Amino acid sequence: MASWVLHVDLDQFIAAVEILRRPELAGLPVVVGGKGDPTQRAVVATASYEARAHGVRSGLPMRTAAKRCPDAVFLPADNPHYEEVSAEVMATLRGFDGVVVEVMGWDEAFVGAHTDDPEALARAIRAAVLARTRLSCSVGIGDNMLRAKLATEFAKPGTGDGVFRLTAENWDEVMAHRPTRALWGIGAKTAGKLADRGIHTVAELAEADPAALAADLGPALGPWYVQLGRGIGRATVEGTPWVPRSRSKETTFQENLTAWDDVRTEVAALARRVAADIAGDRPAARVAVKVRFAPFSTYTRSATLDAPTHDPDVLAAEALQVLEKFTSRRPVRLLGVRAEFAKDEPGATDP
DNA sequence: TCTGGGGTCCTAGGACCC
DNA sequence: TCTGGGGTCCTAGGACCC
Repeated sequence: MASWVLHVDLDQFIAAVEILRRPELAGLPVVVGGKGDPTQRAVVATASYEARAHGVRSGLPMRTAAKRCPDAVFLPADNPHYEEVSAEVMATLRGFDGVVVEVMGWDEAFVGAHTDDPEALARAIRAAVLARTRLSCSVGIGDNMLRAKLATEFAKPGTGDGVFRLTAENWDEVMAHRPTRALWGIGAKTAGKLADRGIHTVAELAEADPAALAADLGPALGPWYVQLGRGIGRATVEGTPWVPRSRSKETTFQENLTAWDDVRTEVAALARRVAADIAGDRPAARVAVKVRFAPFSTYTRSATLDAPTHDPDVLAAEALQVLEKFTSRRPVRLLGVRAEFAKDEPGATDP
């Protein structure tokens, strides 16, 4: 039997979950984000398809969303609930015999499977997820994770019919003429840099010289972009649990902080929240503090601890020490504290 | 379009050491 | 005197993703 990668992506996940709780919202423009107050500093987490028709997308400021779609229903984000529903979806995927599931976020996962009929498996997954959670999803089928992920776009409502297959066989036909930005891993900045070098389409990227791009865009990234253009990517879905590298907490203040004493108080509080978060996890080896001054310039300062620790008092004190590296006293829009875990040293196992 | 929160990985420069 | 070359760690920033 052949080896396949399926990419499962819930349709308008957060909006769909909210509509399940409030069926009267079905068919209405629904916008979820922040505390659900479009006058506050926050951005859209998810918009229903009806709201998207008015130009409301994830990442858009809530205030702008309200201007574009004044009739939308604005709801607060309820992350704990989304996590619960997501866990239900992932459990459904793991319920399929012999598959490996790699979770990519609340609303998407890769499924590795051996089958001679990946479309049948995709349809079975859609049916099982719908039956258990009443949520609809789209499934991309690929011969590796990159192609499966990209295939999902062509399976989505409005574009496709729920399942789409993208492999080496139809890669050129489907992707060659598209802009490099369509690839998973190429954002606006990189697409711009590639365009500066005369590379606009996926086909042009596939034919680019890896060594030349290495010199221009970085020794690892340059050649990797060429691989993306060729549709090449990891083919094995990893089922092993993810080991986090860091944990962080950050807050954008509705009113900028102008008193440095308040900044210190908030940083210490954030550090304690991070400490609570990692309490049952590994100790923090580094602490980083992020400051966004008004209007929007963002800086990070960090330090390696003398010894890894869980201690909230130590973490708060270290975060305040790192905060001292900032000398500007301009008004502060956002503060963040991140704890980084020690890198696992390969081969550093006990004898 | 005045721009959240939580992450990951790569890059590059300087320090430091042999 | 004006000066190597490699390796690793630390740090800051950039880019991307969900």
